[in-house]
Amino acid sequence: MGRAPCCDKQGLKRGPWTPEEDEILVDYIRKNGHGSWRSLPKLAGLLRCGKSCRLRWTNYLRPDIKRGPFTLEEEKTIIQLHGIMGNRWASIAAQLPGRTDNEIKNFWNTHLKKRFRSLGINPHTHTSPSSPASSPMQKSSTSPSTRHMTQWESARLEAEARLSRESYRFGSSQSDLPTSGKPDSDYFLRMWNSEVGESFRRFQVRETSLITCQSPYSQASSSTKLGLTSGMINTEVKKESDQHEEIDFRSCRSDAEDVMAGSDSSSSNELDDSSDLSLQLLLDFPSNCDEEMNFFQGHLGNFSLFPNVLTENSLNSSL
DNA sequence: AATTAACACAACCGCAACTCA
DNA sequence: GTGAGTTGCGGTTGTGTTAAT
Repeated sequence: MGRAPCCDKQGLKRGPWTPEEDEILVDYIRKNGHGSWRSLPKLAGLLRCGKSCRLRWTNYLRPDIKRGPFTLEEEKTIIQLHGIMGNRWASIAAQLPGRTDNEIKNFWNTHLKKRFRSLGINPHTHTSPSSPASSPMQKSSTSPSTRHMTQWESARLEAEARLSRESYRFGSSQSDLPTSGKPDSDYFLRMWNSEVGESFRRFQVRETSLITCQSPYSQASSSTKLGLTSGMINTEVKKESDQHEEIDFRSCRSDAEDVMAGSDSSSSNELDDSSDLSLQLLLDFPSNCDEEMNFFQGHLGNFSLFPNVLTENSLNSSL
């Protein structure tokens, strides 16, 4: 089949959109809907390709787009979902109303990725480069953060394998999945929007209310046990603690955090600082990981992330 | 004041998936 | 079932802005 010619091959305009072009596009879509993106530019009188129009509309002109900086809550959600789903920006964006995949991708690449690296964590795998431990020393020093991310990564791989396996088994007509039949029938997203996600949010509120009257660090750890609370905890900690408490809190931080503190001092404005702390809290995880992961199994209802049928062997065979 | 570097984000490209005749 | 056409997605690049020298 012949690939649709690029804009430049048709002598169409490229580069930044002018306010006039924006107005034409918005007016046209308001009156007629976008219909076929390919025919839209001609019908609207724009010298752009349909692809460019679609991108401009979905990433910038759409009326429901939320502008402004990401909130700590959104940031936390992005980190958590990225840990689960990887670079599935569209799926992540679907969980953040008003945010576009492009915006989230840019935010990840310019802010969060950098912060991961400064913490010595691989932003792709959410794991420390030193894991898996190859020596007793390394093994004993495996950080809670690493264990946390390893757990999440395992969970992600298992669910992906399961999704593939079940997609194969049921084809595209399974009643179990959303009727759209689109790849959005992602188990993780279903989980995120299910009782489990709800439980996450409930625990988050409760734990955050506790943290304001107890030791910040110990509370943060118990809170992040559920993989949550970074932004809210941080906000509360910031509010409640004076300079002295802040230092005490930081003295408990890991070596990786020290690297972060040292290497990123140039950008240590209030927001960045608090966000770094948020990230660390989010990544932190207590040593009894099995318990945390059991949390899932107890809250999944008729959806199980770790079905009994999915043993390590079946996982391997399904991949 | 001029230049350079770093940053943020809009826009483009190419591929894969999807739809439909 | 097949292939042309269309759409959506993720990676990458380009451009404007701000900060540093």
